[in-house]
Amino acid sequence: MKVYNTLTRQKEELKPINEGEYRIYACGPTVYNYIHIGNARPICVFDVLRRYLEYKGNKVIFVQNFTDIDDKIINRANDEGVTFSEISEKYISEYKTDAGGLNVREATIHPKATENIDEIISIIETLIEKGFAYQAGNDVYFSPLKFNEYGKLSHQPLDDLMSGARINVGEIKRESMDFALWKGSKPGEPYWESPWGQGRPGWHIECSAMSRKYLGKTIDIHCGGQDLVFPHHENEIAQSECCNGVPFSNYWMHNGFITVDNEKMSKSKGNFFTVRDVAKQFGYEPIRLLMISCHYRSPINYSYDSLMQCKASLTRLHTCRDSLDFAMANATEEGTVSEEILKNFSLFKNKFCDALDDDLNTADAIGTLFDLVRYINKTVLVEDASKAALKAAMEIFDELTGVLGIVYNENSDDNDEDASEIEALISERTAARKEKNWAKADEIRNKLTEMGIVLEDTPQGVKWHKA
RNA sequence: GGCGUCAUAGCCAAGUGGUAAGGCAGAGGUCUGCAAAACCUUUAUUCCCCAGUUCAAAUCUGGGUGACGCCUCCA
Repeated sequence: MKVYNTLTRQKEELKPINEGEYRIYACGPTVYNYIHIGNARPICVFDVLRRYLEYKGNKVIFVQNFTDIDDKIINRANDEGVTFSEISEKYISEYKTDAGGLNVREATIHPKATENIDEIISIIETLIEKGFAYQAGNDVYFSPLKFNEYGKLSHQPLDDLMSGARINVGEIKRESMDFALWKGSKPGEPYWESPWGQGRPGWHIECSAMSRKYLGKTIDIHCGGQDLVFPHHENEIAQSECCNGVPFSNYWMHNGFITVDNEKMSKSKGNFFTVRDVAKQFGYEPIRLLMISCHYRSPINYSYDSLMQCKASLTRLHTCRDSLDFAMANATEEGTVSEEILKNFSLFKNKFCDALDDDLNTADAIGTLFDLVRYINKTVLVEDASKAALKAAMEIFDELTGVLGIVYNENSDDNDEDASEIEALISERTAARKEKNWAKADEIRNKLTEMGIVLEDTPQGVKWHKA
């Protein structure tokens, strides 16, 4: 598999440190609000990466942190008159609801910054000892000027970075581009004890600490949104490599943005939509498909139309899968799968993998998935609907959609009372149709339509599904 | 100013040297009591513009035009 590495700016063959095992760190959300559509992109994209690596037989240790202490969390807690941890715990829980809805598997480990203060302090101590960091008042700052590889990820000349840096009010650092590793606490703020007094960790240091603690000094892949390249990831590299003396991560993968009217969706611009709100309108599944419907490094413009198109595409996929189930329930012949069908399935599978092998080309892979659907619809479901062929079709369909994490049932809480009522109405309609009482049959169908039920008359009987 | 990305049908979107995937929407047809679904046919002589390289370019080079991102908290 080849992957575009931000560090080298080219596609490289992905080779893990230990054969058959990938250690991946993904920067997770700062939990002070519901996640928005833009936040959903890396979550979905790198979930596909993880699924694919596992599908290829690798072990994946996937670590995604929660930044659960931060100015924004403290501000929000103050606004609402609650503790910072009440805010962070609430939004971690809400995050998990949304991630689950998007069919994103839980990380192997979901560490929290506040649970790793010891590790953070230990790294800061080493950085001070080695002369890369210094204490100023109750703060500790890192000096990028001491690290001659600073800027290697963002490929920015140091001079340019310096000219853009600022010193905020209350900061007492030596150079404008120095960044905080530890912030002394102001009265009333949450704090932890440290060699430099009471305070809390800076933003960048937590990822260096948690990555090292759970994955080791050098990891395989570090991923996140493009806007994290600078300064966040650049700073992580500086901290970790200065502290540990070895490369921090071999590969860096960054996803592109979600835009609205062609402008980046961000909290500061206020042009964002929360996943929760969009899911209420369209469901979670179309959001996931939208996130992987084009290459992960390209921008995606969010719009009503694009979501509706994803929803329609998904209907085609679900219809195919439902038809397989329905055909299986009505199949009588055991049969065997023809060589021809097996050969074609194998071709689809190879094409699908080729696409993902090329820097996770999910758009191309989805194209192949639809080719498979057409083939199943016209060949397996029509020409050779033996149990063996249907089973083989289900397997490959589930295999490929499973890698992408699409075509899943969001609401498996269908209640049986509804179902039995629907079945009763359908039988009534079937009886009417036998008597060629079309008026009555259509009346019942309209009633079901109002209930959100779509009927399909097939030679094997009546299929129904929710609209 | 520095660094970088992108421009493919009505819409979304692959393809990066060999003659334009796939999805949505539209049109016609098959099937059906009618629908729905499915299937078949159809919808870009052409890939922002101009030059160049080549037997061959959407793909490479140069120059335009337009859009966007990072350089400051952000996925």
